[in-house]
Amino acid sequence: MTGHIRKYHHGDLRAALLAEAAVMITHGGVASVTLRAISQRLGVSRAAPYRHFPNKTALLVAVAAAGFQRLEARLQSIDAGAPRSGINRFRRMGEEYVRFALENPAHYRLMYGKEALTREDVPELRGVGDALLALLVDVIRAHHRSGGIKRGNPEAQAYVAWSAVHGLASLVIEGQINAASDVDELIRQTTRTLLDGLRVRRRGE
Amino acid sequence: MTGHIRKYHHGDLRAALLAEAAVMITHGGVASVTLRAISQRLGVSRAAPYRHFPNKTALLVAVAAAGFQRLEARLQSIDAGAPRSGINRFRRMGEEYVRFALENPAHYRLMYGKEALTREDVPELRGVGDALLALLVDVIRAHHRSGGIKRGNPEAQAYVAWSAVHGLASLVIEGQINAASDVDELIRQTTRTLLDGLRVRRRGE
DNA sequence: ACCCGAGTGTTGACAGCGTCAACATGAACA
DNA sequence: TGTTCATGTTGACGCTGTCAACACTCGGGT
Repeated sequence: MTGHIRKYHHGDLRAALLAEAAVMITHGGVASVTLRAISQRLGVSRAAPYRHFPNKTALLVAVAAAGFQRLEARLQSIDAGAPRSGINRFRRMGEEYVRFALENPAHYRLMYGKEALTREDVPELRGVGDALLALLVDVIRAHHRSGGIKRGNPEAQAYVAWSAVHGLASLVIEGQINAASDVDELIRQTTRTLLDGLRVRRRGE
Repeated sequence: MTGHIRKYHHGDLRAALLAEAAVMITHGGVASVTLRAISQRLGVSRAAPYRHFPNKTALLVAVAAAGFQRLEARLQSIDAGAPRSGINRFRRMGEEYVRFALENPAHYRLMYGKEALTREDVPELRGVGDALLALLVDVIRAHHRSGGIKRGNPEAQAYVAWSAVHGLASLVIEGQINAASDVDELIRQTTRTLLDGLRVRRRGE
């Protein structure tokens, strides 16, 4: 557990703070995360975190950024796992995206809900999803070449795809979707509809 | 302004609290809303709100619910305004949905971000979007009959559509979408892709 | 006309929070 | 060995949501 790249008084408090915050978010939601509570759980005083983060927001931002990296890594492994096997590669990425969100609801909420609890503008998070976007754009470009997706601005198409999966994940997490629904089927239907829309030739306007 | 259906000491504090909370959310975000600040602005003491709401969360939930009603009314007027004019009716609803969100970003965030700041489960909000869903389902059913949308479970299709517009609105509001993007074009492209996906016949899979 | 009770608003107090300044400690390095 | 800087601690502050106790006021029953 203690990776102690460097030894401090504590060991590696910065990493421990990030890990403990993530644990608390998972168990009790973002609102349960308190600098004082984290500190107590780690056996340090309440002001210790201020040696590693300028304020609570910065800590949460770092946790959110780590979440984006985990998500990106997961999608990338999917992308690698289904090698060039056609349009399903894209589709499985979408499904995996939603699955990640549903497995880590509180963490996912933090990743996208920053401003709800900070009031300040957080430029560090601006563009934290850029790597995700780049990954999407790459895959879309590949499907342009293979003919699986109609030609068009790949960035715009990436945003449309991202919106579809993020919207579904968000609605489910926030409890807006009827609990009786078959969520797995909903995920499949969402990606299917998205792909049909991206593949079809635009007619009329 | 003072609709004084009933006269209290204050006039109609409950309504005033809801209105003032909405104003503060618009100007400073949800985090700027403080019971003490609201009370001071209304010229009452800090504990006065407790005669009308059991706690702060209940007040915010009421504000969020009001937002859902405004949104629903707006979509309904769109629906009425473009009478039976084919698939564009559905599409304009989607565009109007996103526009509402972007015009009221802080309020929209509250509507969907409740849990981020309450920690408690809020059953009152569970299903506050049901009217919205019902509206969507109605429109989709109409387009089943007119042939604009392929047959299928209308509720599932409604969720897919809701996901698309909510996802886009959410990404834009949270700053995840490149500021250089043409948001209006993105909105059009999202609804277009969605409609193409809902209209096309599923092939394979 | 009176009173009284319920509805409404106020005051004082408390614990919990994020944050800061001042101080303590200990490890690395000269 | 001694000094310096990174790290951790303590005390304090103001802000928050919330509650109990108290105060007003208005409408209805006598």
